[in-house]
Amino acid sequence: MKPNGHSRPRLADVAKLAGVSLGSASRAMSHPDAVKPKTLAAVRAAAEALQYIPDESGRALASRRTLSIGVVLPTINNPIFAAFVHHLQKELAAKGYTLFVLAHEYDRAAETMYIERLVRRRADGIVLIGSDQEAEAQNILKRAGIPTVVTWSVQAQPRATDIGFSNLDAMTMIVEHLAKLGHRRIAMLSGAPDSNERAAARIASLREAATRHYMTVSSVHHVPLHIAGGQEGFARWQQASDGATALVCATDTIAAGVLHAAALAGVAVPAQLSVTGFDDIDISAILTPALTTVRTPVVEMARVAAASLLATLQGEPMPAHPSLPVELVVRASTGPAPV
Amino acid sequence: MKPNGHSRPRLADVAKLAGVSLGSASRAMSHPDAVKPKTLAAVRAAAEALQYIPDESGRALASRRTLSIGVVLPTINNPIFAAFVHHLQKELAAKGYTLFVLAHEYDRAAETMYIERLVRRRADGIVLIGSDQEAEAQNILKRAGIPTVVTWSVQAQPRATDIGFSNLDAMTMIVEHLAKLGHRRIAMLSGAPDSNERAAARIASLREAATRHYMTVSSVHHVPLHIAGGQEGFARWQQASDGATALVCATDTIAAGVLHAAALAGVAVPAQLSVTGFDDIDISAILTPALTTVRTPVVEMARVAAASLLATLQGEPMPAHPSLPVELVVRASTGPAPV
DNA sequence: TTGTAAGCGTTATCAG
DNA sequence: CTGATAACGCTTACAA
Repeated sequence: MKPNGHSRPRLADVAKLAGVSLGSASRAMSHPDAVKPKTLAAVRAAAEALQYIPDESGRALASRRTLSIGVVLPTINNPIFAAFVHHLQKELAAKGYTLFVLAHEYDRAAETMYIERLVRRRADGIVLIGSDQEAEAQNILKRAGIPTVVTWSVQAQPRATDIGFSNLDAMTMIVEHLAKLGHRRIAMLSGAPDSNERAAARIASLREAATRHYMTVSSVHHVPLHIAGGQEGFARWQQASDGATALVCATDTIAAGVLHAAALAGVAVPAQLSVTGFDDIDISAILTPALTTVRTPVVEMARVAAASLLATLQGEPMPAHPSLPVELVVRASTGPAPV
Repeated sequence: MKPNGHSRPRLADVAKLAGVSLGSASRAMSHPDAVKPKTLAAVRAAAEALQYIPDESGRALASRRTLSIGVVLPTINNPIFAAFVHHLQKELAAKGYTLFVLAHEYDRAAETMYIERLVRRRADGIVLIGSDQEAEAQNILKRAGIPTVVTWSVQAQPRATDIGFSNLDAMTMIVEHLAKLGHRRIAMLSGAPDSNERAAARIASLREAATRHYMTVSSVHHVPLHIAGGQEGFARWQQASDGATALVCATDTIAAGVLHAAALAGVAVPAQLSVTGFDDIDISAILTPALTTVRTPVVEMARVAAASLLATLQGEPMPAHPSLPVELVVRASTGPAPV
């Protein structure tokens, strides 16, 4: 039936049926305005007749563009990253790119492996979360020369092209808010700083902001970044009995767990304890009590990352990215410090 | 510097340095035990020396395998699908496959376009959510002959290879639970059934289960499948004043919104109104009150989908998939019907 | 504007 | 087990 065996029709088949050369058929498909209208019509008709679907592997090899972009992130099982992927995919898909999603679950070696995988796949662009990849990953990336953009940048001196926001600004907002409410001793629940740049930055930022406002950070507990981690963290903090009147959480997921654990333990929030989050994910507004948190610019980071990557693929240099704004969202989980 | 201009080293360069033919180099890389140890060592050393990273586009074209699998889903901005992608990615990545994620946001035309995109990219396998794709999509898939697996299947007579669970079983559990608590009139909040097979199945299932238990479904409201949709739905239901004593929600995200809206409206749950969800996402256990829901087998669907797809790629026929079990999770959002 | 032909980087076939 | 050589399906100079 098909001009060749029974595999799906190739461009050569289309060309033959249209009565033009392979080259013209290719041009008709990819550069419609580089051929005569008549040729274009013939090729299109033939393609339609054969229900031709181009094979991107051939195209990718010949043109050296895969039309795919990869994102390597910690985990998609955290609403903030899911939201990021959501928006990233949306932006990229609109421009014809397909998104590879690779989650390393906070395993550095896996992250390196995934980055290498994207290089092998010849992804046109790569989106990274943070800049604390292994040296080997950095080398691979440099040698491959694939346009790469770092998001959630936390560096004090980030490369101008990195995309991020100021964790210090965010923590300062939280600290000032708590200070106004009369809190003097605060404790923190965060992710493990050694395997997570962002956790480290948030701890350091809280410390710095607290110092500036003459507040004491009575204890810092490292917990997994999910609801259960928050529950666990609350228990650990309680045992510490460090006299803190507010619990600053490095992510909303942790805070959500804390709120639940506090309720179970009979600790009234915010009457006896104020709790703050970080990210402002969807559920934060409907927790009980609603969570005071700082909104992180996820949507903007996704948009900017996509836009800059695409611009780079058009030959433009990677633009510099100013730090994106964060915003304090005051809700019901914070209140005056108990006396 | 590099044997060829300055693009990255190719396998030919490795072969030359190792003093073997291109063919042997290829075999050494892909079928290590098909070459003499000495050859293998020479090639590996050369590859190492050149920091050779294979190019998958070439491999894909020649071997007709891309080592990539695509998942086309409604949206990743719903925790249940995010969890699905999470597990799917995990399973596939472990076997060397990379996952393309395409979200159509409940747009059928977009879904078809994405499916075609995966065919063009020559994905080795495709994972679909539901079986209500456009006819064109089905054709494309059939002609392409790419192993495809349907998850979240809701058909009464599903293809044996489809993966899913019984919405009727789930709704029956909910109805029986509510019946025992004395409820007789229940209302439902669900997604729009015309653009969403699962929403339709859940509505029909609730109706059937209710009928069997001599219960009345007093009203059904269609809302977007997220928290805000639930809030909106609660308001609409209140206006209907249909006398229902329980609100059955088609997803936990909707139920979460309802719980919040009810609290704001001063409606006590479960004293004045019982609320049920569907899925058992992470947050459901920590909502106030904790949500009674039915646990949907997301992890299992992801595992089975991955396993079956991979098996098929090994040449085995796609296995039949028995319906996966659901489980009622009783928490605090349901209680005796008010008198 | 078109056809011809040479790649793109790998695998696969087939003698040796 | 190895080496030559022909694909794989498409793009892209280059000439006409």
